Amino acid sequence: MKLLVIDGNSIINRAFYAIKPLATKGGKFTNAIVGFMNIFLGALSSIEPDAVAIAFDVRQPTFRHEMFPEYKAGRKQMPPELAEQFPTLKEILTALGYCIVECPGFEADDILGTLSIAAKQNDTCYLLTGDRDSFQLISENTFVLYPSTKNGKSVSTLVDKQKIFEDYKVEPLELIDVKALMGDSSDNIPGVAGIGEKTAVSLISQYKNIDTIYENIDELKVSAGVREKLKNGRDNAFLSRKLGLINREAPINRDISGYQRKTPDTAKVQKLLSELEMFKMLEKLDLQAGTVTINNIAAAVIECNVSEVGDYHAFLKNLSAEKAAYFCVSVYENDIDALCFAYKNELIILQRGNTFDAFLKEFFENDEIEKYTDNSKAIFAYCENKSLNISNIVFDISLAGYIINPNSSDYSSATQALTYAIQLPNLNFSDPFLDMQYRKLITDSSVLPALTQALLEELTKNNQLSLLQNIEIPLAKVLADMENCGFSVDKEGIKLFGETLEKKIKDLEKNIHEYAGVEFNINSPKQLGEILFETLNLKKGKKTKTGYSTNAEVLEGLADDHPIVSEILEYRSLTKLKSTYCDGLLKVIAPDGRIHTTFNQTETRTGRISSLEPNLQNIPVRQPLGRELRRFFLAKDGYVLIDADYSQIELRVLADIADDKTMMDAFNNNDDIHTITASQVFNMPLEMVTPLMRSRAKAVNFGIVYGIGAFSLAKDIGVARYEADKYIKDYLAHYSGVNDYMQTIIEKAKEDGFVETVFHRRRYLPELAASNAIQRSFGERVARNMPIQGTAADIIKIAMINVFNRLEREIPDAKLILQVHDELIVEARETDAERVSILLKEEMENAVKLKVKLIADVHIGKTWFDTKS
DNA sequence: TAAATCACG
DNA sequence: ACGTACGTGATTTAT
Repeated sequence: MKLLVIDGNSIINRAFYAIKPLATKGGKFTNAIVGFMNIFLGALSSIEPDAVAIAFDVRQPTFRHEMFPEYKAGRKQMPPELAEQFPTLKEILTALGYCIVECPGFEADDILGTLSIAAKQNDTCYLLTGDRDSFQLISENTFVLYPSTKNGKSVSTLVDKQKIFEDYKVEPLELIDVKALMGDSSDNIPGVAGIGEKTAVSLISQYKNIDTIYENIDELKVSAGVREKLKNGRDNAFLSRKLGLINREAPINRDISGYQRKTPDTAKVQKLLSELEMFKMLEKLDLQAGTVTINNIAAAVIECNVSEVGDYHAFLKNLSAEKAAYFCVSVYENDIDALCFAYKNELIILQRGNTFDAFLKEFFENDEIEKYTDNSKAIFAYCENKSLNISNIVFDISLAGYIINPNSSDYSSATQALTYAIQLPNLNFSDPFLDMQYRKLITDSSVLPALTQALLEELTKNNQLSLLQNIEIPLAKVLADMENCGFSVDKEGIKLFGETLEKKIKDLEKNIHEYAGVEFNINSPKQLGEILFETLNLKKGKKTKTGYSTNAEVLEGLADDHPIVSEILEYRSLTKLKSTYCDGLLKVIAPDGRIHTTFNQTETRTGRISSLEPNLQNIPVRQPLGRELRRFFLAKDGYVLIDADYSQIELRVLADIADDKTMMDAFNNNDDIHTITASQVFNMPLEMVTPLMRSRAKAVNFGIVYGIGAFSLAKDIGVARYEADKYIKDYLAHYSGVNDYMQTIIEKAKEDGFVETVFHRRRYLPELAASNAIQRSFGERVARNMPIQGTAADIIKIAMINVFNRLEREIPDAKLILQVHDELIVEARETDAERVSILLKEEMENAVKLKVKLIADVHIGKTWFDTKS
């Protein structure tokens, strides 16, 4: 039999330090597990063992305590980021059916030693370990598989007796005596003082062991110095040999056949690995999903053709009787291709045919059927396009998953099914209808009912059902419509602007190269850093991982030192405008002359939406030149843009959440919050507040929302750190409600493990339990910020839904086209502009009832630029 | 694919 | 003694 014995501690250690920190979005570290599994799987495929034992030290990995950062003699304490990965790894290995071997009082290498002896003559024993000490165990039928990294890939070398002799000129067992002489500082083995590897190897290759050496100490052919050292180190030598000898008598099962692999618990492996977001590993393991295969779900395909009209009517009747339908859609180019119902343990696929659209209309518009589905935004988009009045979508898998934990990255049915240990179907290609294009559809639909149930349970438990059904699902419809509408742009204008930029960029490029004396790529921070800090010898600022930092902040500090610097800054800002905005936007203008962004509803940790391809939420506005771009975002002929933005929504939310009387009064009196803050912090009457004081107070207000530190505030507003610190202290002294909030929210977050918004949107904060102080303080800032940013996000979502619904009823020609976190843009007929303004303001200000009033400022303009001045 | 940079709220 | 404000997405160069 072939036996593979693994030194679990050694391999996981190697993996941990070889792979840069990897963690799930929830903050669980996985790098050691990933690395271990890769090395392990590599060994399995090269050795193909009949039995596998994975040995671990029983010495419990100890967690470093804040108060006692001391370390155990000789061996560094294990960092908690590694320690926390042990239990999960063992669970995974056990679930995979492999034997974990642990033995109190013995270390993993003792188990390797014992099992290497247990291997009989006909057996072969492979030891997978990164510990060179194990070479002493090598024999005719024992080999060491020694992993190392080559070009970032892990490769293992098989070390045998021959190799040991080539490298050390001694027998494997004699390595112990070599080490007894030379010692090993990493293992706290003293050895003989003054004897190094060379001398030790030559002595042992001649005399075989230290017994012979010391028996014949006076006759040895060695220099007087070495003889003297040997004599002095006699006790240490024998002690070292004892220490270096790997025990081979651990009381464990020595019957190799007892280590054969057991039947794996695939469901458990799937659950564990998917919780760790190790999807690639899951694929690699190619787990045969157990019992549920598509073959025992009675699947049927109904092609919607004229001749079968009767069929779909009958089917609809069944759905109506159930009052519920579980279905997924396959979307191709904004059109629904097919749909698949999970109906009474059957999967029923409807393909496009003559009466497909008619079926969809009847199905979607049937308000008696509760619709449980996924990807509702796409369904809403389809209905919008076909002018269908869809009703009663009550569940969306992705949105539900996002609400349950916004720290994830993948809300697909398949991934979530793994999380909830719901069996995925084992698709069989021999089935004629299991086309590639339906694989996902079938998989998603088959887990839909069970997954819905699991998610609903969780949502109900967390009091989050309303967030899903009253905010996210209705919002999906709004977003679908906004994406569909798009934003009209002046293509020629952007082109022209880009050409102007291009000319200026060329000029700047020439100047910069002249100043530098060489042509180089200004866009390369590496080359630029060399020019600035080596060729031109400018003061070096911060460093980055890879070299000098050349960001705007550093460059601004150097602007007075060399004329090249301001040219570079301008070059940077112009190339940004040219490539990201001019070129970038031109690429995505649709044939209808409009830009249709995609809103991602399940991306941010706080509940905000994000915008991509293109991102319309970061169109320049702060710099005058960049702001010009907004002239090219305009309303179509006869229409205008109505832009409304919340005034200080995050601070108002903070005032409400923190129940801070002073701040609420300021808002309710319509005072300028930054001026008020300045007068509070600087302790002077309102009319004495200077613009500088106001701007500093404004920075403090912002900082507070982000979970501020004195250092960063000082850097931001350019004052000494102690001064910034005083501002913060004075701020919190005056806004005592805010002060209390900042304290209590963290206590609560530590207790609950999460923070939440007013509308029960959660964010879990594993960082708060991190041993690393940097990570932990990050967690604390997030705990302070998320309820504020998230509640503001919830509020504007509610406003969007209400604005959308009212516009649809009252001014159907006016369309909501963009959201930028605290700002909504509507495109409406010029003649409707005033009514839209009033409607927008009303719905935004009354979206929710807080203890402070909400204010939205509205501007009307032909272009986006015009609404901003 | 990661890192650096910079655009926005 | 650490490293330094929350949340995003696009582009570029370098590995």
